[in-house]
Amino acid sequence: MSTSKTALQQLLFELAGILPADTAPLFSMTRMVKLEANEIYIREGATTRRLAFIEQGIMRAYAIKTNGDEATLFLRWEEQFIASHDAIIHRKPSRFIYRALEPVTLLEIDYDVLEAVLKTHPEYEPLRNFVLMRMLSESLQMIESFVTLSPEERYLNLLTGRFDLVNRVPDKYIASMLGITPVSLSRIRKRLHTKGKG
Amino acid sequence: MSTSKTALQQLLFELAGILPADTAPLFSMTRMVKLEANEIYIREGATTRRLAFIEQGIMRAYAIKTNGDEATLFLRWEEQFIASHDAIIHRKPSRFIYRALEPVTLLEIDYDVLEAVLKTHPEYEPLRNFVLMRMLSESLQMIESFVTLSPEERYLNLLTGRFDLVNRVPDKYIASMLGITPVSLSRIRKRLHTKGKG
DNA sequence: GGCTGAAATTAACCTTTGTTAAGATGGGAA
DNA sequence: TTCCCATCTTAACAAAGGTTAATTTCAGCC
Repeated sequence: MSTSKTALQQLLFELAGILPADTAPLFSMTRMVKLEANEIYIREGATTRRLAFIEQGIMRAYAIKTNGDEATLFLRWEEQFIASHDAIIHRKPSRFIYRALEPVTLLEIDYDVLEAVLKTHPEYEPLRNFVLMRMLSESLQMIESFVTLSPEERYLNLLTGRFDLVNRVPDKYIASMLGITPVSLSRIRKRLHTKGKG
Repeated sequence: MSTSKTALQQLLFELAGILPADTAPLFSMTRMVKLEANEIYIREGATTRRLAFIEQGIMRAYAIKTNGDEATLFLRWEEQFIASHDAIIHRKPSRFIYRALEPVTLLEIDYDVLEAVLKTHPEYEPLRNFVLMRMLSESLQMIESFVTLSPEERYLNLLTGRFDLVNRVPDKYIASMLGITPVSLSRIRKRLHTKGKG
């Protein structure tokens, strides 16, 4: 059995007291997806409503700016969820692109199928709430960091909180997630370096 | 009957086909709250889990930075929801302060009570999903604006999309929500003014 | 080992923002 | 009306970020 299933089954047990044996109706509708490094999972304009649990690897969600540059909205990695939120929440074509940064393994479910399952199995409902709340919490934390911290502080924040992530992801994606350019991030790193030594 | 109740009953009907007559179990647990301008709704450190629908007025959620300054996370107004998210999602004391910018009328429910109601009346569950998704959507949109737009563009965005709001809220709160200082916002306004005339 | 291309760094220059402090503005209270 | 106080504006300077382009680094590949 996949690691993801075990992790999610444990979550279901903790949230709703559902035993692994009783999760078949849900997991029979899921599907393992493997992506190569750099492969696109959801492309701009896609209307598919996908929700996925990341078993292995890092996913990147980004938008194309009016000038053509990419802007990374967020990165998600092992044990986190990723969802085509434009399509799921507003039923509109995705303005964002979801792409694997490394070889990625996902446990995927179609959101429409999930809704159908939840209709007949409302006991899984706590899982949906959990996912939504976790995404909301992470989003609010990002907003908080944008209004309370300088770019340099945001980078330090990442370094202390998610050192592993910073090491696995090219700086240019980290930079755009922090709302700055790669050049500026490079200067910040230099500044911190000399500060640390002086 | 309050405007909020009517609005929420209509929402429940649209989302779940629930008739206004069948909403008593939910609305009997709600309570109207009136706040004066500048009055605090939820203070820093509070553990109360509150969810409220704004009938009238504007609420501001803000954090106190390490240097003592305030940083506005977001503003919410008529027909929107506000929630003590630290307490609700993580059961921890609120790092944020929720305060009325104008005289405010809220329709409030304790989140623990709501959970109890949802246990016995799962037919209201779509309402919780709706609220969570709407908050998530708004949050992601803010993150998007931080990574794709400059402060000037973010301000223009607000002006075109929420002109009424910008007019009702002191500039300093708008500025901090945009991640900049009031001085900088003033300069942006000046710049736009001369651009518009030139 | 040497080549290649993407990523990161550095440099130079310009624009924007932060900071601090001094005016200007304007609404509400006495 | 006048005073008061918070808000907004302006100014001057320092610090930081954006842009462009050249250079360096380095992992992957021949």
